[in-house]
Amino acid sequence: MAPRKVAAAGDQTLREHLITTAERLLARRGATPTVREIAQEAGVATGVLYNHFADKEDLLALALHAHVRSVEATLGDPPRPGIDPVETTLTRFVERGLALHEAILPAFTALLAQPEVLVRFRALTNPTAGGRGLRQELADFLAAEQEQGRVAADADLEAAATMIIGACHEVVLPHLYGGTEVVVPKGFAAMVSWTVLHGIAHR
Amino acid sequence: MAPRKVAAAGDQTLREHLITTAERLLARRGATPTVREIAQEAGVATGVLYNHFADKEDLLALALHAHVRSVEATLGDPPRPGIDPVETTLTRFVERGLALHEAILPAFTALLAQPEVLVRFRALTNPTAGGRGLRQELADFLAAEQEQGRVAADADLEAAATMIIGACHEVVLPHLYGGTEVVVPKGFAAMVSWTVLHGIAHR
DNA sequence: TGTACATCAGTGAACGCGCGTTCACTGATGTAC
DNA sequence: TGTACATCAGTGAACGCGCGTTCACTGATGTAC
Repeated sequence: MAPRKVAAAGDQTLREHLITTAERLLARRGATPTVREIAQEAGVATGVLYNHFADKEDLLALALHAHVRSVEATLGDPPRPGIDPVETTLTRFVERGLALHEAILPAFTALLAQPEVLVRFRALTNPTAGGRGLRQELADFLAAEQEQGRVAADADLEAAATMIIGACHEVVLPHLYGGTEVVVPKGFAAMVSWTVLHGIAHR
Repeated sequence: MAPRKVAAAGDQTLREHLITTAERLLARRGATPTVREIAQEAGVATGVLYNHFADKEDLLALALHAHVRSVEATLGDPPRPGIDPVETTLTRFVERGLALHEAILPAFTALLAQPEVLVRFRALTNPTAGGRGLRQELADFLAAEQEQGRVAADADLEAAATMIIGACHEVVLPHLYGGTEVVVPKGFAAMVSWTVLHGIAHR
């Protein structure tokens, strides 16, 4: 009943402070931070991590979850269906997807080496789109547009959503494999949007 | 000038035998094999690796390269443009892409933890499509069809190729993150092909 | 108000483990005579 | 043909390092009197 003053700054608990610190280190490109790195960056002794988390995996899974949520929060609300032309809104969805993946993939990539972290991460709720995930959020949007007759009734929305989110991945992934800077081709979002709406077959 | 009889079976040199062994271990899901595991599986002492390769990274980069090439070899030649209907051929391209990514992504994923391996891997020639890479192979195919007037003249083939390869990634990736079996939705290749050709806009 | 004590979050040196790598040694093979 | 020797690919115990984790200890804080 007499806790020593915690090292955490502001009104965060030490537990929150540790998650935030791990999240920040995770977001920096490169490998998974070590417990010593996290503790040093947080300004505490390494042992303190084990007073607040079961083990390293526990802390990193929570840090990854917090990371995805905070990246999504910077994107603002998703565009709503039925207002702007489908192509305009769809372009915005692609831009959101690109931004999200560009921001979170480095952390995922670093953690792929630690399958146990991903197992624990999956046990938490999906941090994006209110638990639905980005792909479903997009599929739901397309379904709403379809109901308003602005998307073809016989279109396969699952395939379309997969292609769009996949294109976002595709732009980001090779740069992670190769270790180079992510460069999104100019006008990429608009071209994806146009292509998925109108197709490429000879007309 | 009097080499001891090598442990390698058949007509492979010991060097080739080691690469093949590392490739096999890499293809199994899970983490990167250790030098001890590779040596044991190859039936030699651990030290022998350093008689044939600069270090572990060197061996693994070569193993990854060999892995991609041998997976691609099992796919057979890519379909040729101008023969079957575009949709049929495109479907086959998607099936090829899915099969390739499903087979090679586990190895890439395991190695993402070792950036140095990927740096050395990139220094080798691109193992797919005669050095072009799958995405370019597909873009080249679309360009050939476009020249024959079977793909719209104003279509953005780069965007289309990115979306198609991206869709293949998208189907495979989440299962790797989650550690579950890869399940390709029934008719997925055909639906992607149809969607990219005709679009989803209200007609 | 002042003093002695109990609590327990935080501390960090030390432990155990697995890894990549090294290098003195082994022994099968080719060569010299 | 037979014997002594030289070569060097292969061997594997040992080394050094970095890591996650532990736990006896510290000392600031609240409580009892």
